[in-house]
Amino acid sequence: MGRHSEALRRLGRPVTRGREEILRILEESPLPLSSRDLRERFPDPKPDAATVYRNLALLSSLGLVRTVALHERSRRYEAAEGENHRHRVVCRSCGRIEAFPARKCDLSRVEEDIRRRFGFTVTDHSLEFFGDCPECRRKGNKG
Amino acid sequence: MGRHSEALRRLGRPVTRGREEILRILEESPLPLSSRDLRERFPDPKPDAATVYRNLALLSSLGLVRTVALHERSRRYEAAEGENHRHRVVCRSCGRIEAFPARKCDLSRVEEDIRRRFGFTVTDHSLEFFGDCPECRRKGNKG
DNA sequence: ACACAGTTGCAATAGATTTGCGGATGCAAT
DNA sequence: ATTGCATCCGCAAATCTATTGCAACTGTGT
Ligand SMILES: [Mn+2]
Ligand SMILES: [Mn+2]
Ligand SMILES: [Zn+2]
Ligand SMILES: [Zn+2]
Repeated sequence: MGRHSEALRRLGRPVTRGREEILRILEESPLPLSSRDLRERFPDPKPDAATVYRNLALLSSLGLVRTVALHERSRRYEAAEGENHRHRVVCRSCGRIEAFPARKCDLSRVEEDIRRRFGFTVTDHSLEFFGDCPECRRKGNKG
Repeated sequence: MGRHSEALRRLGRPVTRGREEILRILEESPLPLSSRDLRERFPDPKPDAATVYRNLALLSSLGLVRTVALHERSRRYEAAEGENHRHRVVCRSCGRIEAFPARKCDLSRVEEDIRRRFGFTVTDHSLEFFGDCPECRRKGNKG
């Protein structure tokens, strides 16, 4: 019924509560979420962790979800709705994350270099900035 | 006696075989290595995994080693020797990694935007490209 | 309602990283 | 070279994140 069910059906996959919720929750979140974060935001009854992982894997393979690799222990996930390409900033002290849409993100020159030098066809990229957020900086750069 | 011992001593940390070897191995590797990779390249007797992790943590905190977050299960590490800023390309099918020095990597405009919008002081960034390597592309894009 | 494929919870398992602890080692001061 | 203290190391146990096997359950088309 929602856009999500549509997408799943179109891709020939059964629509289940877990999948719809994952897509809804990720879409509402301004930040990429870990599997645990995600599960916590489920309305009760919460699905098993294994189910969350399996669904994240499925949705990723269908291109509806993207994984985000920050320098953390666990992976994060975000909705891959169309053209919401983002870059991120992470605070090295407290882990605070900000994300911002990357308009006119032009790395086509670099991608062309890559094609020539390595023969790789680039389909995607991720760009993260690391530094110190204002709060941590004020507190003496060692949160 | 090597440059490595110097760096450690200067930072007031005991010089041990494990630390020197880690720095040497990482410096000789064209690719960032996982903790396991690293340990395998140690001459015998190989240190305990815990020791490798502890030393990587220490060397990171001293700024001599950087962690690299690709979309893998484990973290990778690279030598942070001065001006060897690199970008990377990863094959989504087979995991092959290429790294290349990023000359004239000018993201200062973006970093300035970040300072204005979020107040973050950016000290570093990481940029990775994902796609398909020539071999995997030839084999039908599904390694 | 029926049949089948695909999904889920649960428990077991794997793999990466961290931690406690007692015995070794690095290093600076005798 | 010896001593003393801080730090490090190996080893085993503990944590965490993520994956897998299996039997019961659900989604979807007929
Ligand atoms: Mn971009
Ligand atoms: Mn760069
Ligand atoms: Zn912060
Ligand atoms: Zn490949």
